[in-house]
Amino acid sequence: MTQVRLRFSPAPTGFLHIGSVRTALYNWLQARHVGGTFILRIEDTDVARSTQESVDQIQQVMHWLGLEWDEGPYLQSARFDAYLAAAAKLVDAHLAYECYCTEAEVKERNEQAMREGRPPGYGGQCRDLTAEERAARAAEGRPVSIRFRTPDEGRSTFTDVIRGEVSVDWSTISDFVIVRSNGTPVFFLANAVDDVDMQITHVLRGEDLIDSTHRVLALRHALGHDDQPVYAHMPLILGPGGGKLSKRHGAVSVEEYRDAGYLPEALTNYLALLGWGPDDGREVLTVDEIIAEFELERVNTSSATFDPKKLEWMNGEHIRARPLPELVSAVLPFARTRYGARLDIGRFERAVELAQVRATTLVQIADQMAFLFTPDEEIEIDPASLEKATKAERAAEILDAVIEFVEGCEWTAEIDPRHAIEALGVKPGKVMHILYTAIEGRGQGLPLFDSIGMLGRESSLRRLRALRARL
RNA sequence: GCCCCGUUCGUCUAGAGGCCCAGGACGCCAGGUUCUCAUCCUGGUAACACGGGUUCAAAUCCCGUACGGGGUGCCA
Repeated sequence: MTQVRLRFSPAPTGFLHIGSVRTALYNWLQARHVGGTFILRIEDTDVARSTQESVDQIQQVMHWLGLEWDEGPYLQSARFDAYLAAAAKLVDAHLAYECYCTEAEVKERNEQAMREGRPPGYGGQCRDLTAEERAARAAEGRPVSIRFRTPDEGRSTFTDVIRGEVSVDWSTISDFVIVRSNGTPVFFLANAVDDVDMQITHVLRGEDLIDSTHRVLALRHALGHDDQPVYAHMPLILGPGGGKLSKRHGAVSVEEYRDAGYLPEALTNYLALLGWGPDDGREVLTVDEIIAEFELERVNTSSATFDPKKLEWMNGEHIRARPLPELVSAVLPFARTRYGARLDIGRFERAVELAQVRATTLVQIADQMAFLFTPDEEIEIDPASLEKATKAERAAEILDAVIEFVEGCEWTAEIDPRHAIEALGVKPGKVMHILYTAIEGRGQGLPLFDSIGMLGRESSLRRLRALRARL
């Protein structure tokens, strides 16, 4: 039995899109599920658009998500010789040819064809040039690219694990460029050569590449390799409302989710469920559970709409599932940037514990504890909460009673002032928002009794009196 | 335009001819628990795109139409 080898092969031309991450994830899952090898291959054949920054970013994001690779990163830009040698071999065998048409000419012809209602595509102008004709064009100073000659008839067919048999008429696929006039190889060529050289056994990628597979396979065949890797084209991820997932739907890069307080395991869990699910219907899963249950054959055929709401819910589930110490370390960076030197670790850990059951993002957790690290005189009271508190019936009376209680009570971790309120004949539940406003600056937040306990008697009294003074 | 792929609640999905007048989850709505908010619990809402076949029987198979997505690049 041959070793299973998969690769994730992004083009480093920008941030890593959510859709690309899902592709990386599925490749990684399949590799881990069967004990295969996961390879990272950077497809930077388009030198003009590729950036080192993007190469670095891809790796950072994959580390953060836990998608560790076993080989690579291999850079295609370091293997141009291999691709160009393959191209030369194809030209020698008359399976590819030198093309002297300029980009502008090709573009113009395509537009012309569209206007006349004919299908666009390269017309084969340079297919059968004689040596003299080639020399003449070269003498004119025309640029030279290399085109692969596709069959004029017949059908191209391959089997897709997810979709079954996929086929297309060769007549609809015109000759395509495999080496640009600037001498750099194109995706189809590099992809075909590398998948052979790196002994890739399974190709998992987005449905948008389904048509290109015919071309890659034809190249592979022309280069003398009739064996094929297993292909699986996964459904695309759409934005809310259909169409491409884009900025206006919220974040589309992993960094944005990381910075918004999402846990990597929540993101991978949610993304794994977009197009796949275990057969028992469970949804909140650990990575190990997903690896154990992942089946390529169970991947869906239809595209899925990205739902930020469900992701947020799932993030909350994973926040609750994390052991407290691990949640604490995840929230810490967010708290540091917010509270800096004022951060008190003891209070911080307790606050995270109190917030764990009620938050859906790490940012929420960090924000909810703001009142603990803000000096009494700098507490900003939320306007809406203040208005509600000041308009509440008997607010002054209630605050006076609570102040008196806090002044004299025995101090413990949880200070419960409800008796003082009940003594006035008032139901505590209805007026607690007044106390939350005084202590935390908002009508709701971390549990009040613990909050007062953490703040201490003096600080709590200053805050209660400050609000009393504003009534 | 042409080619490819797809189509079950608003969204993610279960469903591989009878178990389905379609199940779960998110969201939403209504109750309950609770010191607030949230969590949590209970209940409710809501779908087989359409039209033809095949079959004793179709969400499930076939054909067509509509709709959606992708491709048609010297991007990947």
